Amino acid sequence: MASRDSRTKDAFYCRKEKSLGLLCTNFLRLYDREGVDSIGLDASALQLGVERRRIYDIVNILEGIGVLQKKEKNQYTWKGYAAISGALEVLKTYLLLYELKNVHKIVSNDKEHSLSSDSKAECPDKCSQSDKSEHKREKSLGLLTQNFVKLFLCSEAEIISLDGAALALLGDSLDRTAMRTKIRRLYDIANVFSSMGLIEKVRDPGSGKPAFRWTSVGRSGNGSSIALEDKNRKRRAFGADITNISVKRCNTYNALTEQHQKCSSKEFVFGPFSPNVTTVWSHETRKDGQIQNSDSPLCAYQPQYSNKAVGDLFHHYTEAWSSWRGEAKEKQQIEHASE
DNA sequence: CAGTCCCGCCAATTT
DNA sequence: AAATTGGCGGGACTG
Repeated sequence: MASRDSRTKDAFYCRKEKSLGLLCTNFLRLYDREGVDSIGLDASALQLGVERRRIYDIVNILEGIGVLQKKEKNQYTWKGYAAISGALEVLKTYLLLYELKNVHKIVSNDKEHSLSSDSKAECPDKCSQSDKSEHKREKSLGLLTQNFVKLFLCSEAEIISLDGAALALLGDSLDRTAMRTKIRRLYDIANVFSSMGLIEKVRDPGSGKPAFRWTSVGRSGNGSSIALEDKNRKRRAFGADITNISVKRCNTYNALTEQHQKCSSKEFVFGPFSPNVTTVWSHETRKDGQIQNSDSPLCAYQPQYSNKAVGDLFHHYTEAWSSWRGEAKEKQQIEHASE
């Protein structure tokens, strides 16, 4: 490329300007507008003046949140911020379903091990071909992104440190190297999430160490208007009421189906049945019952997953959820008082 | 020094 | 074989 130099670390080098977060902001700003539908990676890299590699980072993370969806080689479809709530619902749904699964295992006194753990020294030669692609998916930034979000969805701790997240997402691997790598990735994700205003860096009251908190962007009372730089761009519709969730299936989240989802860790354990469900954005959204547009904003083309059993199961959990919520609320208030 | 996290090598996948 | 994707982690940058 005869483009600008890139490694001449002149005196005018500013690391901040090269951050993934800023890149993400620019990326979003570039596409969050009327008429945008398709996104070409080449064009993006060119527009933003960055290496293609970086675009992959952005794109993979955003896809995990539903903002984008891969259409074909080199091409993504812009779904917008509005798709986030839908994606989160899906994630939440899976979380619920898998919690149950784990409950069974736990009840039946099963050792059961972590979620999405990697476990490299596993099956020496037992890895079937089909598991190969799955294995890769396991390490993907996209999946990590979703699991990271899940941590916020299910953990009682509203404050999560990357170390804690890495620990939780890593199973019991005490592998320093793996840990470091995982944390590097989490930083990437945290940066784009921060730039989108989804999370916010805070100080852990106790340890004083840095951590992140899922912001109550959107509804939820007085939203901390951290949102996007250009605030009232598009109106994000967080505040999906669980009662509205319809169990649907989407390829994007298929991988989750294959994994044991359980959020266990030393720091923020959350028993499958413990009332630790924090409700960041889910709550009686009756305030402005505009919430959902009749149908799913996500995977509209996907076939319905009409499984009665799942439906019932889900209904059951929906109630349990709201029940827990009450308790969780109390807890929160107590904590709130100490601020 | 402890957090951060940019950068790009190069392996895995797709075309 | 060529082009895409995208793990991964060395080590530079911050505060």
